[in-house]
Amino acid sequence: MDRREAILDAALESFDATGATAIEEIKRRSGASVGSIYHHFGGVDGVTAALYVEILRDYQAGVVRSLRRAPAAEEGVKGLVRYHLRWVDRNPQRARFLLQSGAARLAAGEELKALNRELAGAVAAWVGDQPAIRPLPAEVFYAVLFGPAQELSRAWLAGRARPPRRIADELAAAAWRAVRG
Amino acid sequence: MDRREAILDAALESFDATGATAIEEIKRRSGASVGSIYHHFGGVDGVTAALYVEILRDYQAGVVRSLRRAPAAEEGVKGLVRYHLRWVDRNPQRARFLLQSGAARLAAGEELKALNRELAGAVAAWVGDQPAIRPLPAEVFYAVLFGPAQELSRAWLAGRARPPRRIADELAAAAWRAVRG
Amino acid sequence: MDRREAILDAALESFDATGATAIEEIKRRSGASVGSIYHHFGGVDGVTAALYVEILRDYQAGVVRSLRRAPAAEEGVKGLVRYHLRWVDRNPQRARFLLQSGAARLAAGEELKALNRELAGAVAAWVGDQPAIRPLPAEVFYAVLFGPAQELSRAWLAGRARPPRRIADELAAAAWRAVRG
Amino acid sequence: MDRREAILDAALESFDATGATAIEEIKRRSGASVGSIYHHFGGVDGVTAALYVEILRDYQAGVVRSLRRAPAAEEGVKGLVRYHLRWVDRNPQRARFLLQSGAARLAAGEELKALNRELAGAVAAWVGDQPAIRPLPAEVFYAVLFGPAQELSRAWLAGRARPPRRIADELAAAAWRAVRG
DNA sequence: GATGAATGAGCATTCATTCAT
DNA sequence: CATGAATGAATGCTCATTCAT
Repeated sequence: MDRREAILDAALESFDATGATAIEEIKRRSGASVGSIYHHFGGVDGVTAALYVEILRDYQAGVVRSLRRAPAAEEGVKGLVRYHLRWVDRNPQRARFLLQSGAARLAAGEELKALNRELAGAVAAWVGDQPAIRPLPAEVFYAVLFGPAQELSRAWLAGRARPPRRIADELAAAAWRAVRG
Repeated sequence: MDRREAILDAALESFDATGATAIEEIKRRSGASVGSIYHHFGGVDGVTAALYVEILRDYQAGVVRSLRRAPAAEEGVKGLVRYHLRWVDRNPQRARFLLQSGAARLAAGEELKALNRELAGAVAAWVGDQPAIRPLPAEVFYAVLFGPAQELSRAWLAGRARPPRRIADELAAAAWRAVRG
Repeated sequence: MDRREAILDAALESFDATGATAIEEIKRRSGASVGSIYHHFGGVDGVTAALYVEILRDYQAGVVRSLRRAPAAEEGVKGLVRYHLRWVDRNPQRARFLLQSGAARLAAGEELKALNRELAGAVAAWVGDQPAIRPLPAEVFYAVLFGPAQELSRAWLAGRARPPRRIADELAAAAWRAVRG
Repeated sequence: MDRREAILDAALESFDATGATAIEEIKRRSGASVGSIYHHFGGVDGVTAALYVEILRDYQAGVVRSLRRAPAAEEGVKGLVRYHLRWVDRNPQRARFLLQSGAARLAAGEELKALNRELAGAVAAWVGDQPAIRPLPAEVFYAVLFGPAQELSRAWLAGRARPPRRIADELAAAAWRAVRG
């Protein structure tokens, strides 16, 4: 296995198991030496930043794919909610990292902004073509669309709710009610 | 000012300024000695737990007040969303602590569960009396009601969105659309 | 023995023995814990800065005493050179630290400047009263007076010359020849 | 530019900018790979030793030239002081390295001793031909001659004095007063 | 001659906690 | 109730060096 990849995997596992990404733990789990970690990532922050970006990129790619597949408004909106919940359901470790590692988000910095800008553009373009969707400020649209799913994802990941896939239909329907014209 | 209160204030300010609640920082900001902090709270976790509970209690009291004031479904739902956003808007430091301090939430433990159970009961009782509200699984109802406001609160607290009060009406209306029968 | 003093002594010994002041070494030699060192000095730089200031203060106090004892120009100038060499001869560890620890000098910062200003004032006042001394820019006066002794001190401390006390008379006489009117 | 030379330049710049010669820094500034640096110099100590010797050789060559040009005692002595100050003034980075890099001096080892022996011989031969110069122990002669200039050079290089060229005449005159018969 | 991945000892620093006064 | 000295485990980081390609 590639060293870089092994280090990122180790960081994710470490975060999932201990809630933190101590270098000692990454070292132990990846088999890499301290120096090697620094060689590739420049430090612990570099590791978490790279991991954050990698995961976010994977998640966002699915959002874009989901939009491409859905020409109609209702199906598009419901599809986005379902994709979100399915992704969380299938990638609980990754989702937990994305939602709970504030430090990694911070470390991701500029690259994170760029990714978000790109996604925002793609979504805005799609929404612009859907007259059936109520015109809402972008931030409100996002919040109404993903907010409930996000809250439930957090609750599930923290062990406080049923698996998100069980309620995907309910949430998809509610999201559609909230944003349709 | 009371010593206990001074220590809690110092912990909140410390968290807001540095993202952490190191005892040295609490000491510096409160003027209390290390020993004194231990005397009153038994340790750092004790401080953050007490702070978490105090803040949550304050927030939840407002939710209950909001429900008491609102006999009608639509006004009740919209009122809850508005109260949430107003509270965050007026208590950004407290809100940030509640949303971002995972360690404190953990430390709050049993007391936190009790508070949440109590609130859940109050809300459930109120919803049970409102036939105009669509029957939804409790967790879905919460998520749809508060999820969007919560996401926007997070975004604002992280400096990524407009003040929540500006969009309170939009979100209140969307929440009502999502949960009405 | 006082902890603070023990730590400073350990730092000096460590520097003398290894050319550095690693915290591990200070710990070992002083018997203090890491935390204790930080409690008292805030870090390794704090230790070296405090040590530098303490030593410099001791050296400078002797310079001032030497001036007070010498009303006449020739005796005063020669006395300064002799005092310098005697101090180095009797405090080789301290002298080495003063001359070789660039990091400590840096860390001493403002306090160092204040000390030097004070001494400069005392010397300037004394020189101002001595018409037998050739009027020279202050920096040139210092350099001519102490420079040779300093170079020989460095050489001796590095093991490259005879003990400075052996040549004190020669250097004192040369200094007087260089600065008399 | 030659690789070897590029590495030495990078080491000097690195020392001047950061006070140290970390291999990573040398790599960055020279464009050479770690392996290449090892190939040419055998290690970091090899780089600094080579740099030290190169610089010292350059400085000493000027001293010898200065002596060859000066048959008379007074002119010779004053010329040496002036050359020293001029060289420092024109080569501040090199001078700083020579005066402040204790590690490099150590690494230079035997080669350094040989160079110093050679220069000492040349100077001794010249002084032996000058009856106008007071007979002094060699170390005292050196100290009196170069000590003041050296102290001022250190002060200037550390930002604590005027450029040495401004006071060259004063120091040259003082040196002559101190060593003439 | 050149490259860069990998290593691991060494080092400074943070931090919660204990306890004698 | 209050103080602050003392502890030591945990953690991130720097750096010279080795070596396969």
